[in-house]
Amino acid sequence: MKWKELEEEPCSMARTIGVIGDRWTLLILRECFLRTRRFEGFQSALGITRHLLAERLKKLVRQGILRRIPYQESPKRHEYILTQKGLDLYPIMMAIVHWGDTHMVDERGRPLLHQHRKCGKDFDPVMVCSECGEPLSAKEVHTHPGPGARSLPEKSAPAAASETRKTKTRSRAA
Amino acid sequence: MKWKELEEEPCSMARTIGVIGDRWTLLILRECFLRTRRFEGFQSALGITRHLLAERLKKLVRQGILRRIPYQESPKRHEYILTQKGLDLYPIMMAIVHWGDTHMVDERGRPLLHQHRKCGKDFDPVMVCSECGEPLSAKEVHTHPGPGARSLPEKSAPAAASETRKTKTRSRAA
DNA sequence: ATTTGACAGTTCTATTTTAGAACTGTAGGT
DNA sequence: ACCTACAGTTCTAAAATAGAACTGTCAAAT
Repeated sequence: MKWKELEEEPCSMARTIGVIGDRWTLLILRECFLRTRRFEGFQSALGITRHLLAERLKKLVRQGILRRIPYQESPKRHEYILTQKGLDLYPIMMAIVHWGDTHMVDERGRPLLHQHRKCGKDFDPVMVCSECGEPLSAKEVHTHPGPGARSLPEKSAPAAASETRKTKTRSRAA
Repeated sequence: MKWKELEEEPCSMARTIGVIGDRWTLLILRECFLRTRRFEGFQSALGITRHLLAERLKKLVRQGILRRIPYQESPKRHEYILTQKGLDLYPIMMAIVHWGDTHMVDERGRPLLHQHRKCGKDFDPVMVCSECGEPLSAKEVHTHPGPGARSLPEKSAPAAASETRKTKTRSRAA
């Protein structure tokens, strides 16, 4: 499976990964959410090679996640700002940060805190069900094919470890 | 910046990306959440090369995201199941899937639907504030240094495109 | 008794990506 | 005239990934 094929898979996750699923892209987006907008800003904050940075920015622009807008003429200079599509990545970023805060911090604690302007408090992001508002966990979710499915078998979210099963887990195209 | 350095950055996002921030790892985890547990299952579902699959599974086990447990003796066989740390990745997975559902589906609609067992309905995941319960958006969040920070400057989440600023966005170590 | 197939890897080479550094080109300041 | 800021582009070397074949155990089939 190549990068291009990923974006054509009948799976929203595969498609999304095809767009943002590499190390640098995610870090570039982190910078975007931290208000970095310019080439040099990204480069010096991340230590990414200029070559890759240029390529990733182009890709993000192509994907409609960033917009490249001029901020001065002669020499022409642009900044990269998040589109709505890009801003919609926020829950992904927050989910990633929150997992890291929970499982990857050292003794010193969290590097960053997040304050919710509306209520004024430092918070954690919580993922809830759009229908009933209850927090979600993997075990309470049942996955089933939607209209865009391509012969995907019905499966449930995993439970805790069970003993030996003879189940054959083999199905979707290679 | 190499993979190893990533995990030592004073940023929960960088650390998390160091663990799960590559194409295949994320797809392997998708399979885990879809109940795949065995080597052949992952391999045939994803089309990943066996070499990489073996390596990624080892890494996930080392990181405590999967546990490798025997399901038969002679020949010794193991399955890979999500630990609690792994199950906690669920919000990340859901956030990724939801963004894809919103921005990457074709005419046919979503490949997969998610049903919440508690309320019985197909739902979307929504990220809310742990303190006030309101849905979160990037603009309403203010980021500031926590105890584990290392000279990270204070920054806010980005607003919509503004006009030319002379701001220098240059700060964190390269 | 020998062959075949399931399973879970490992090993090899070829290709693709990424790292690292230097170079291009406009323009402002000194 | 020279230096710096900025936003890239162009190289070569190193690392990661793809693709295919190989190893080894055991059960079932012939």
